[in-house]
Amino acid sequence: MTDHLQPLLRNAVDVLPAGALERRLEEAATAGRPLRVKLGLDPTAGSVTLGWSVVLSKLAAFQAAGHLPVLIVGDFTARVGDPSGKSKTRPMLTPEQIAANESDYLRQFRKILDVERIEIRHNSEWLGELGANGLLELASRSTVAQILERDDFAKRHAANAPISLQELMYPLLQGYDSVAIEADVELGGTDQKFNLLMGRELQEQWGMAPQSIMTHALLVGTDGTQKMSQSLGNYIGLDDEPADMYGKTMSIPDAAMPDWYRLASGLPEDAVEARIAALAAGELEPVDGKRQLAWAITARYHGEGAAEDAAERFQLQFAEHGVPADVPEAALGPEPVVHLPALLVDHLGVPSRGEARRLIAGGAIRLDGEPLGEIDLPRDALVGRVLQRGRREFVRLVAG
RNA sequence: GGGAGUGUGCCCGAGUGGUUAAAGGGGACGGGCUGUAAACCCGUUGGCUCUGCCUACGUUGGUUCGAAUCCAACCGCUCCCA
Repeated sequence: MTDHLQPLLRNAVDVLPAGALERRLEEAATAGRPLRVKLGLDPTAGSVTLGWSVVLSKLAAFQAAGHLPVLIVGDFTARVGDPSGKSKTRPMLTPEQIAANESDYLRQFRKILDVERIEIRHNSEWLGELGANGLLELASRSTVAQILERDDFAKRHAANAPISLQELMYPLLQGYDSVAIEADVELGGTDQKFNLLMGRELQEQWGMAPQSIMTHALLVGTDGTQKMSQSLGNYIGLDDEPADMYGKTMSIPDAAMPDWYRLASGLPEDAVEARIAALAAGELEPVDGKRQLAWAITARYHGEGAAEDAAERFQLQFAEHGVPADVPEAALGPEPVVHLPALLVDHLGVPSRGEARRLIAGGAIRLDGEPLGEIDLPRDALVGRVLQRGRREFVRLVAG
C-alpha cells in the first residue's frame, strides 16, 4: 500500500487534509473508479519550463496508477486578461491564440504525460455561462477577510500595492473549476495552496466531497534564487535545444543542485538521494555532480544520444574554449568593407548597433578566437572565418 | 463626491530651472579568475550614418534664452474623509 503511494507523494510539500488522499485512493480502488486529478493551466504563450515538469510528473504518476488527469485550460480568464502583479495589463488573448498556445503546450507535455489519455476541459465552458447572477452567487461564498488571507494579497495590501477586484476573484473562479469538473484531487505548486483550498471550500458548499490537495516544491531558476519562470528568464524550457539544456544546467549554483536533482532530474528517488549524499560528503565533486545532472535532464527530454553530444560540445566550447564544428553560417553581402555593428545585429542577436559597438570596445567580439578592435573590416579579412560573441555565440562568415 | 500625495532608464531609487543621457543600488551583458558554480576584481548598460547628431524623466499643452525640475488639463496608482 505505502509502496504504491510513494510515487504519488514524491516532492509533495502539503498533502491536505491529512489522510484524505489515502482514503480516496482506497475508495477508488474498491469502487473501481479512477480519481479525477485536476491541474490548471494558463494558456499564455511560451515554453513549458522545467519547473512545470514537477507537477506534470506527478500527474503522470497518477496516470500510471490508473487515475485520470483532468487538465483545465483557463481560456476564460485568459480571454479577460489577468492584471496580476504590476500595472502592465496582460494582453487579452484571442480564441485563436489560446488554441495555438494550448496545442503548443500539449506538444511539450507529451514528453512527460500521455496526453491521449487525459481529459482536457476549458473553463469558459462553465465560467462563460455563469453570468452576473452566477458570479455574484460565487462571490457571496467568500469574504474579503478570507481572500486577503492569501499571502501575496496580504503582502501587497500591506505594501499599499494595487490589487484589482478581478484578481481577488481569481481564487474563486479557479475554485469553481473544481466544482464544475468534480475534482477528487488538485495539484499545484506551493504558491497555489490558497487557491487549491478554495476549491475544497466551494465544493463543500456545492454539496460535494471536497478535493484533496497537493502542493509541490517550486524549482528555483538557473539563477538559484528565484522561482523558475519565463518572465524572469531564468528557465529551461522542455523544448530547449539539448546544448542549451545541458549548458544552462551547468550554470546553476552548486547550492541549487539537490533541489534540481530531486525536482527535475527524473532519476529514481534512491539514486537521487545517493547523489545528494555523495555531494554532501565530498565524495562526488560538484562539477561531476552537475555534469551528471545536466546529462540526466538532457537525456530525459532529448534522449541519451543527444545528451552525449551536448556533453561533448559543452566540454569543447566551455572547458577548452574551442569553436564548435557545426557553427551556423552567415552570408556576407557584396560590399568590399563590412560594417561590423550591422553584421552583429543581423547574425549574432545583438539588439542594436550601439550595443554592438560597446561589445567590440569591451573585447567581447572575437574573430577566429582573437579579440577584435575595428568597427569596419575589409570583406576579404572575414570570409571563411568564425565570428564570435562572448562565450556562446558563433557564426561562420561565408561569401554570399 | 471632497482632500492629500505620487508617477524618473529593465527594476528600485536620487535629482526641485542650466555643468543631467540623468547620482546610487539591483539585475543584465562583457572581460579577468574558475568548474558557463560561489566569492572577488574590472568594464558596459537610450538610438544612430558616433570626436557628432537625435530621442528621453506618466500624457498633452504652456511659461522660460533654457524644464525631469515651474504652471494647466488629462491619465494611472496610494492614503484620509464621505
